[in-house]
Amino acid sequence: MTRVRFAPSPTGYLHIGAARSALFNWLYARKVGGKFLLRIEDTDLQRSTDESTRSIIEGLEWLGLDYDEEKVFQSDNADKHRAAARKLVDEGKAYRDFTPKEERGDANVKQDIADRARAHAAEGIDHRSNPFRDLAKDESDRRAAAGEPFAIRLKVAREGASHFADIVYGDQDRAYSEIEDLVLLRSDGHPLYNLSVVLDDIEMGITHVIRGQDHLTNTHKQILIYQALGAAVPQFAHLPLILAPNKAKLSKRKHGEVVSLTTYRDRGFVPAAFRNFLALLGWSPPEGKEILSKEELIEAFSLEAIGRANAVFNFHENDPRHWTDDKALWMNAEYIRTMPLDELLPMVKEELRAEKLWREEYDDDEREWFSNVVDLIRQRFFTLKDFSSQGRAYFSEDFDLDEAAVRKNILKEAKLRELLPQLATRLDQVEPFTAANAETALRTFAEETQQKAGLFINASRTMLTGQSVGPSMFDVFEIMGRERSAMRLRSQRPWNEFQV
RNA sequence: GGCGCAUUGGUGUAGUUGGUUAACACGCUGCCCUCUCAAGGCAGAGAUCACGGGUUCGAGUCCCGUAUGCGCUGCCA
Repeated sequence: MTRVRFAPSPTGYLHIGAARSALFNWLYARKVGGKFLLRIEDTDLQRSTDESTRSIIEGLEWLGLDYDEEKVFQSDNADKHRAAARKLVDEGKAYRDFTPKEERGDANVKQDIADRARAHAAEGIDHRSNPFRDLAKDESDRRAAAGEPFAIRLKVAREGASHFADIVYGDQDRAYSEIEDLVLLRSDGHPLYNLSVVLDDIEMGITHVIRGQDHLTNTHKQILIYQALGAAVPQFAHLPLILAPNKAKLSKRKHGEVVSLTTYRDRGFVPAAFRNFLALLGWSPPEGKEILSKEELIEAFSLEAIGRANAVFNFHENDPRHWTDDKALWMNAEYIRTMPLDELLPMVKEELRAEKLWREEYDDDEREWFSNVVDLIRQRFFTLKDFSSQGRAYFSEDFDLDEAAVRKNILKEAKLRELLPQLATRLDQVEPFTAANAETALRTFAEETQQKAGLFINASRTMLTGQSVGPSMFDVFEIMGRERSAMRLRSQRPWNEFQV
């Protein structure tokens, strides 16, 4: 039985890269009929928060990624991890290191490491040398018993090499000489990441580890731990990273909310659309068809079809029209205008509710009307937010008139101030009030007044919706209804609100 | 510094075991449609497949080197 897991650390929001890892794990599990498990890696107690755990779970739920079995909190297993480390010492596969802990500033760790390595190389120091590696067991036991603090390090073989075949990246080899004796347990008794993941993965019976490529080289160390523990080594599949437009690592600090999954929910993404978009980052469907439902994704998915080059997540944070990847936006628009209306309606309802535009009638007497409006206006919307912003005039009298639209379509022609109310009067007499009849009335009126129909059409659009763009005007008349249409045509707002 | 991984148009990707004009999607430009904007249809611009060497009758596809980027190198995860 295939068992995979998603193992995020709850230190902030759910990153889209992590979300994609979760997606791929989930797709693989569903594809092969295995289990998709969730483990919260909260060993870093200072940085882990319950709020973050909640947002991760919400994020998975939003994407439609259901997990099997009970979720595991890594911190619950700390005792087992400690015990395992001690056992390795007893077996001589690990040793106590009594070297005092070296404090590291969190700021430029990477730089420190590189500097240290350079210095060691210059001085000809073998970075693997450790005076405690070969300390006699009884001496080590004695010092430990005396209360001297120590860390536990894995004893890495001096000769040989580690090898594994990554499903995505292929054969991976690493000489043991490149691997330091890694710390398993901190001197304060805290188990470290590499030990914890391995132990938990063993306990959870994980058969395939699917995770970010940033763990590719760490995998050799983890395999060493599996071997020391005498456990079976799972299969590994590493995923290419998702990078920022400048090809730098996508980070919370530098890139802000675009990398947070919740942003997409809050800014009106349809879950299926974002899931679809995410699936296309690093993976491509064999048939070339890119719009794929959940079921189609599962059907088409395979680890072998995952690429090896990092993907760039293209966004322009200061451009409201392109605040996130263009393709993601397009995908969302595509879903909004083509998905079954029944599935879209509840999402629009939520959006209107949040913006206090929802009326219970839409679920009752005006259900059909509501459904028609949504179907009419969804054609040119990009996000669910558009229903309450650009679509506001359909649901409320309290909507803004776009100044540019008013100037272009109304104020430019002074005579409209007289003509629009006359047009309203014509519409009062249309029966039944359908798009076709409204059109006839408007065109007749245009002929009689010797104006172009377009003048009235565009002016009407702005009067009724506040905007210069939108659906076919006669459909708008019909959906707005006679009363509202006539009333808005008689409105003096353009002249009251803007200087002519 | 060491080690590892990657490198196909602006972005995401296809390119079977090397073999005609490098394919698709997003974006972009133009045209059609038209009451606007989208959508849709049509047409198009944009890649000497990072660069340099090889191997070969022939390389985006194989080999070597260089560059660039990313990752790891921590008593972080």
